[in-house]
Amino acid sequence: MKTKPTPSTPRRLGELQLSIMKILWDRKSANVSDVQKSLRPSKDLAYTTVATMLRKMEDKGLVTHQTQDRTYIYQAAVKEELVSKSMAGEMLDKLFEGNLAGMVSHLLTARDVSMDELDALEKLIKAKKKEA
Amino acid sequence: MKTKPTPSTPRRLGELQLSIMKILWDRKSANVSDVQKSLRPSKDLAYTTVATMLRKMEDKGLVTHQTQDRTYIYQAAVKEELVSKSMAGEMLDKLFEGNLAGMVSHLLTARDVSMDELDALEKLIKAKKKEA
DNA sequence: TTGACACTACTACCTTGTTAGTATTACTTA
DNA sequence: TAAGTAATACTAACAAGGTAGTAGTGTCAA
Repeated sequence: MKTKPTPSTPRRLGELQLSIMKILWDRKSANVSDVQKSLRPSKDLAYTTVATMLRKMEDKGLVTHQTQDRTYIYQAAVKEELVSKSMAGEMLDKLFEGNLAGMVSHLLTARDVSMDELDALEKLIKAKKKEA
Repeated sequence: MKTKPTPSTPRRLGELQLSIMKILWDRKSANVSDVQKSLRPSKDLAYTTVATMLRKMEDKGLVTHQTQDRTYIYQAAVKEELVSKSMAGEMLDKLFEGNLAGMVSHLLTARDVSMDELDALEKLIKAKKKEA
């Protein structure tokens, strides 16, 4: 018996699963071929691999499908915000004990950040402060 | 034959592995009992579970050990900065296409952030801008 | 010296993510 | 109508993380 899909908590997705979700978030809906093509050239996966992954993801409630001309049309079943938030938040908690500034500090020293991005960040902070 | 430990890229650590690394980063060195005790009460794992995990982590080059009185004394073999940076950076890339501001924006709306933290963040940004 | 204890070694098992082959079904076209 | 094609279903296998039991070995105290 298949346990009903759990739409609630998107536990950690694997790399491929995340890639697939991104594709579905982008294009609203896609069949297996679409997903497979979008996945290239980073990954050159067999058609059946993609199909299997999608079926497994449907079991977990990450995606749903409708049938059209006996082709499965898949769509994301969880919102991008939800996944991003929960994954990023989990990382923040687990890696930096919830210390956002600590995490940003790490990232600022670890990589090049454009002045534009710094500006954007600054604006964000200011807006948040005002709102508080 | 056991493939030589790869000290280089700390691929994604699991939850338990990260917890253990944190303990080792904190206390420089620890035997299995120390780690097991530090893990509680969040996790109440069997002694052998912790020992097994440590051995697996040594195989991967995450930790090393010395023998003292026939007890293994474990130490972290990768620096915290390295792991934090690579994990956080990977998340940033995979989840937000490297858009730091986007990620921070998500996190700011997703959770409560104290004024202190906002101040700290602001200072960080300012410092980074100056430095550029 | 013998028994309790502490510690490591080995092994096994489960879950989840990935990867993909084979089988089946159904539609299309020559 | 028969062959080819496209799509899904089923099954299998591997890696890694996690969990833990059992066996072996050495130490120390009574």
